[in-house]
Amino acid sequence: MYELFFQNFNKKIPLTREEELQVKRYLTPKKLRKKQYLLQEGDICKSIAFIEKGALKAYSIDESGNERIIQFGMEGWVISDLYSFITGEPATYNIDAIEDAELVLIGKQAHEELLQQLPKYETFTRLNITGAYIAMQKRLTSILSSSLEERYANFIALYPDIVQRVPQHMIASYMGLTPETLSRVRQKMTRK
Amino acid sequence: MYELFFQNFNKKIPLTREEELQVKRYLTPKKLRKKQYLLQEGDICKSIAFIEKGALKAYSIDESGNERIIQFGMEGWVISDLYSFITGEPATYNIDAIEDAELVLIGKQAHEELLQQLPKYETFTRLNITGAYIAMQKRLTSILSSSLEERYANFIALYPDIVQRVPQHMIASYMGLTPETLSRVRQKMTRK
DNA sequence: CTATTTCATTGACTTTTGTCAATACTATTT
DNA sequence: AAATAGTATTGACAAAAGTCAATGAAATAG
Repeated sequence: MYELFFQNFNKKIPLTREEELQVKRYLTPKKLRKKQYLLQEGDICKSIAFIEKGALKAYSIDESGNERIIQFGMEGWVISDLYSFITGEPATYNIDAIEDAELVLIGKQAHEELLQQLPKYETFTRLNITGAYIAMQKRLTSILSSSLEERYANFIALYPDIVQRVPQHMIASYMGLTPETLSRVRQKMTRK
Repeated sequence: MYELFFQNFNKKIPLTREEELQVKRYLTPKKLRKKQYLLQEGDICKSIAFIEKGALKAYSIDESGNERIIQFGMEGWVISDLYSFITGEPATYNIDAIEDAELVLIGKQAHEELLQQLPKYETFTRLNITGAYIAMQKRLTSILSSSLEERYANFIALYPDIVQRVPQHMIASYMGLTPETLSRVRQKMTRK
């Protein structure tokens, strides 16, 4: 249990056996079935979820009732409504499972105590958020300056596993497109 | 000198006088005139810049040669090509001054030593990047799910100072629009 | 195994946004 | 003061993306 979590942690910052046990005391496992919610808009986000297995999505609902996927989460990724988690304000995103999933939860209090007690945990957190920031900035840059073909090709190159495991209309939503438009982009690309 | 920098730092994490002096030794002041580069695409980004005064923009150039503004930086903000700074790879962004600016630079080595030496600096860094992440996520959500009118109204509400100080075509670029389209969005809004 | 929901594609049409060109106004430079 | 560069707006038209509807295929549930 928590194999992938500690594998990731140790890859960034090696922990002693004792430190692992110390961290482990703050973790809670959670399983989700496909389509189950981890978080619903309006609720307070009380934990950060590390994904051991499965796939999730974080999304908001626009005025026409369409899902707008803000983030996918696959094995080894972290998913959360960080805004709600940090501020204690109601969540603006929904998070649910695209596939049956196994999660490792870190509650808010656990998170704060770990930050206090274990400098390596703060470093781990800092590195994670920095990586997430850089990735999101690349995504934003690509939205602002690339053609749809380039963006989709880029998505495939970056996340081949997501392309395999997730329906295309969700990728369209992640890209800010309708499913029809993504279908046409693909058609155009395969004709080349 | 460095007033705003330490004001911000202390607001997040109070420093003792000694700690302030310790941090100060790692800082370098820098002035930029309007239109001067802080960083050019292809160079290695060797420092993070805290803005004491003035306005800057970080942008990439798309295939048609247009600026795509990925970030504005005003007083109290931090600006950098974090990807290049962290990895040591060539920068993908240009950063230049929209107005004459006064900066506080933290070089890469200074950054790393401070992280080692002063836990409060790591916490400061973590809080900064977390805030930047949340802000960028909101921007992305707004791009994915809101109309242009809503996005522009939101921008005005969030950054009234930028609207005052920066030409509209730059705001258009930041929003991923042509200047003409933003002009028409504004026209539509004022007619209401 | 069958029925049903989900998914991807395609076509016809509409709406949105971009492109190009012209104009006018402002700020800056010489 | 005149010349220049930068800025915002508007119009006519083109291109891109969305909408709606129909179809068929694949996945899932009963």
